[in-house]
Amino acid sequence: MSKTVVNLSDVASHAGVSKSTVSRVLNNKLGNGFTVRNDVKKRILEAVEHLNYKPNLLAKSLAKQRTKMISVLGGSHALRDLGNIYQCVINNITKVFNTQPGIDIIVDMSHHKPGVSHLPAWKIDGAIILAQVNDRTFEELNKRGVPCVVINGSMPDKSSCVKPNDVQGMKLVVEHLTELGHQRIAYANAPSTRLDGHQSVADRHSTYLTELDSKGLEPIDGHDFSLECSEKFLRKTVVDQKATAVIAYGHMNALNLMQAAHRLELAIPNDFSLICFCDEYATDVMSPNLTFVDLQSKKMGEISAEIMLAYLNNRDSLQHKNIVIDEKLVVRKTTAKPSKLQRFLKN
Amino acid sequence: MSKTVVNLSDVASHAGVSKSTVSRVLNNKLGNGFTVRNDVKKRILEAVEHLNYKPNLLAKSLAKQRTKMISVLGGSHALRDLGNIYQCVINNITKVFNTQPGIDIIVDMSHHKPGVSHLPAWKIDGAIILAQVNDRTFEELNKRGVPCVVINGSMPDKSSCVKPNDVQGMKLVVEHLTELGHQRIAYANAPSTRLDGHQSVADRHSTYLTELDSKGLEPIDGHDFSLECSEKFLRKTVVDQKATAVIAYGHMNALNLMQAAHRLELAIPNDFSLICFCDEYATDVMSPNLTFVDLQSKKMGEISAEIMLAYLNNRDSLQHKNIVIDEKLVVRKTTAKPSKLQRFLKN
DNA sequence: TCACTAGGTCCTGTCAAAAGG
DNA sequence: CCCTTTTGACAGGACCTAGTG
Repeated sequence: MSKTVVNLSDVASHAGVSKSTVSRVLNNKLGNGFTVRNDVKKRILEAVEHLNYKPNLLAKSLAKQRTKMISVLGGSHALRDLGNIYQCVINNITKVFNTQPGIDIIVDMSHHKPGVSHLPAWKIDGAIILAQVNDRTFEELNKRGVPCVVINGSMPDKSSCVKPNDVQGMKLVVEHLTELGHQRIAYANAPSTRLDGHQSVADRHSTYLTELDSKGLEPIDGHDFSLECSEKFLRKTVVDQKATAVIAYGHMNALNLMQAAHRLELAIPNDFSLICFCDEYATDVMSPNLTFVDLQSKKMGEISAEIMLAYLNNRDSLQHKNIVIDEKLVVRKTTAKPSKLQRFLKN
Repeated sequence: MSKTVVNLSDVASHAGVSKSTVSRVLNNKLGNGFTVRNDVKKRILEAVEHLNYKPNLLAKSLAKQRTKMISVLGGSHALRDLGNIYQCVINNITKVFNTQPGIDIIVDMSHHKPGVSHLPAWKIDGAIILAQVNDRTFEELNKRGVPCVVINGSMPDKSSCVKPNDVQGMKLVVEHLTELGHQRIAYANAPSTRLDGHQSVADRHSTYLTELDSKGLEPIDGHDFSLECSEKFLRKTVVDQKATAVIAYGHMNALNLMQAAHRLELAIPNDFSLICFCDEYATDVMSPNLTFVDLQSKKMGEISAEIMLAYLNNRDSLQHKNIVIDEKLVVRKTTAKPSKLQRFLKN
């Protein structure tokens, strides 16, 4: 096992200089008072190449008291659902950090138990939180003074927050449907397996109600239950209550509704229009015809990463930002004017 | 931020003993040749409590030459596809490691560039590879002597491997369909965006051919192209060539085929039977009626984690295991006997 | 043998100081 | 004594082997 790992002094002796010189060259500390002759520099770099030297990050962190490690917390619950937006968020976080050499980004996947801190045993220089972590973990982050960015969650006085504007998104949806002529609009709420108390759930639901109300429309019964059986839901809303449009909380709901519709021999958008909240990638892969509201997960990832970079670059001025990203309507083929049949049936 | 971090010698001087004594007491190294008087032990524990001492894990790992960090590599490509089996695999890996306190498991999400090692800069005690990593990274792992487990990929002489038995799985599929009476069986291959050269792609395809051949059946044209347009595929196989059953590479294919079928007004399983390879969770969430072959991703995750634990516990005997897990047929509602109409049309 | 401790080890970063011209 | 280039010693925190009274 423990074959000798190449370390700084190996490189130094191989290049015929001292450890400190190697260290200074590798860390680009030249310029402010320090200089190296070109041939020495070249010799050192060759030795590094030849021995395949990789600095030991443990020792480095121990010495510098900084790790340049960013931990993404909450992966185990945020990535549990199939094809949810966090996957796209993480991809774009890493994309940004990949332009910044030397910063490592790790995703924590531990199953969070209530009342136990789930920070890595390591010192981390920053944390990006997907939706939420338990109280104990968040408390510990603050005690350690780790700068945080919360994505799609809320902790404004202790961290920066980046989240989608679900209120505005739902307004877009209702606007779109009413412009098409829909008056009986149902809402398929999140299934109960969703994160409890997630703000998106509350925002979308309450805005559904207020927007309908502001247009003088009645909500369709069924909006305030979590969606468990899509077939039952469609029978209740579209068949019994003559809803002509259904708004789905997320794309998994939409997908299940589409399949249930086929079983019930309801055609989309002929018998009812369907629209949901999700990101572009998900619809492209799973159901390219779906009309949806883009939650801008790409942008959320990018912006969070940039805020974190700002934190890292000047650690003293930890000014928290609270960013709300407008959502975007993407019209495809599952929404249309209510058909004559529907309009006829309704009367 | 607090300048003074409490360290071992703070505790030592506060308790009036040496650092080593504190260390041994805290690490429970008593017993084999080492003892402490009870009152000293008590004083030390009180000092720890009083100063709120937390051992610095960086220093600890540096000294012990072990980090207790397991890295899951390949997350960026393996988790890219929606709802593929790796998500379930990772969940079950972490589930196993959570029973072992002190082990951290992190998922690498960096975007892999060819020819560049993508190992984290810090030392890791083990690596679990999802499907594959680039050659350079794997080479580096071996050079560093990091024990590896490859999931759903192949590297038998340099690591342990855990993979599903795709040959046996495809045999189950063909057996199931022929028993139902199908004779014209099409195969919807993986889309080109899939990992190139993935063994599952080759295994499923070649077994499709050999199994049909052994039963005296002809393959249906279209099996050897990657699936790009589901509608075109169904028109070619089911409509033109009168296939009565379609085997899909994965559940995303199956999902797209189902939607295309609805657009073409083909009913499942009346007009054709549909079956795919995937895991249970995916079908439950996305399409609960689908007949499928369970790739046992849960088992794959658990077994990989257990092999890794064995590696960690006795580091010297790194004996590589090669585990192939039998797949399981789960019959639901998308496969049935070919309908009379189909049988009539065929003649 | 008991009860404990000194000092080296892991590896890198930094700074005062020295060498060479 | 100055300037450029390089170095040695130590910090950082915990672990562990060898050793003391």
